[in-house]
Amino acid sequence: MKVQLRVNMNEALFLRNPEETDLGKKIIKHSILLIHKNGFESFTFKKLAEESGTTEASIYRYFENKHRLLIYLVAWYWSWLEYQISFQTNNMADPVSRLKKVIRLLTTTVEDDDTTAYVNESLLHQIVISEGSKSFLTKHVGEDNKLHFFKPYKDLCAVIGGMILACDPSYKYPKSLASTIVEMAHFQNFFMHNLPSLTDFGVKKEEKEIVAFLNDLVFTSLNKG
Amino acid sequence: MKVQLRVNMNEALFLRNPEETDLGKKIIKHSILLIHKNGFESFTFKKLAEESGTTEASIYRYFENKHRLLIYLVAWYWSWLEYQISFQTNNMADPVSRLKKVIRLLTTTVEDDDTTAYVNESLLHQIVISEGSKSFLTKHVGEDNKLHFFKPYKDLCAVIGGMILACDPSYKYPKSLASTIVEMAHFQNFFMHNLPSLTDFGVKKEEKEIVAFLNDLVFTSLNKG
DNA sequence: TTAAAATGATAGTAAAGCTATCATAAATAA
DNA sequence: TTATTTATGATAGCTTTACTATCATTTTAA
Repeated sequence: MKVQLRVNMNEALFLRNPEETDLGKKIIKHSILLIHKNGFESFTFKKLAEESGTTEASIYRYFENKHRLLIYLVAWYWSWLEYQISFQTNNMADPVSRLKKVIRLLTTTVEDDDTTAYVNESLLHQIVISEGSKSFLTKHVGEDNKLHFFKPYKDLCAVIGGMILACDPSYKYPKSLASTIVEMAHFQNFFMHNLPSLTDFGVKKEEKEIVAFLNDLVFTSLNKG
Repeated sequence: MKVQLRVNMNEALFLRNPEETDLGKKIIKHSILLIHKNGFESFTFKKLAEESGTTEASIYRYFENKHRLLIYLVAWYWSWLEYQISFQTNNMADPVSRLKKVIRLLTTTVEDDDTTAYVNESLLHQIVISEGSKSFLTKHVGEDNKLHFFKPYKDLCAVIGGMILACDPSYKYPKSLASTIVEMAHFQNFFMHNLPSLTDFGVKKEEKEIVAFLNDLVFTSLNKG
């Protein structure tokens, strides 16, 4: 059985839906390759046009600017990950195992998902680690938020917050703990690889150490170690 | 008694030391005002020159580019904060009270410090919250790290890591917990004001709620609630 | 008081970040 | 099938950003 997974994106994020045309899919595909390779700062629509075999003008027909494209990619990732989480924790009865599974899914390297042909989830995961925060750390975060650009991220955190309460209904900070888990899953990864003295994982540099740290952090808070 | 505080900065961060000239101090002062007002993305040396009453060329004599200036400001802030912490926790015998004090200093609004004439610490604190991560979330983080640009941040985290161990010598993740505290002190603040559904502080929006969350997070982990 | 250093004034260049126009190709509706 | 809308390509151009260079002038230090 071959299924094709399609992520429903906020229409305000694009001018023309990139999922509906060959060119649009090429733009998404090569934007991931290019941002992963050179970073978001040196990423331009001109370079993307060359890589995608099209013109700058054509890219502007899909996305207003490169920041919107970044938000699109990050939002796509969070939507996809929420789906992965719901799929992989489906029917898990024990809330503690379920939350542990989520921490593992958030923290460990993502394999490329063949059900989404033009998105390399593994590279996108690394982009979200290094560039994801830039999608909201702007002066226009308020307006972007009004347009619901961060809904996938907020939905995911809400789901995790619910799982936290399922483990400990009396816990007072489920939302903040959820956003802490998500942010730290990524920041500790970035630090481990780039500023290792900020972590306790500098020697082995293994993701499962981050998982152990987050498990310890979360489940001592929830009194369910 | 009037003391003047001077932060010793890494010489590789600038071409000419801004602390040694009137123009240099003006550049620092107005860069803080301008980045605070319009954000780092729309901040340019041309605008900064106009605000500082000088020319673009003169600014380039102090800083190679605007990213270096951002790193300078952020590094200055962490150095200054580490000094504040050492000053304000000096002679505190109890490691738990000391760590709690540090969490409060990290999290709550900073008052402008008159011993540093041309730096508005309160505005700089807000810049570090919204723009600080951009100083290291780049493709050249490795080279910048080799030049020790992030030493003040790492030193501060190391100090906090030591305080964590003083509370609980058997705790396994002092460095990661330290960087988690520092990052979350800022991210939860940013979320509270801009994406409040990611926190549990959206109603009252008070910094002391973040302090309470971090205290809970840290001291349940350290078994010293 | 003279030389060195810092700043100002001005110019210029390459690239980034767009917008506009028109021709052509492909899809679709009449 | 033909007409027509729609998508893309090709090209041009404009403003701003991010620098670099030069030379005159002012300030400072020996």
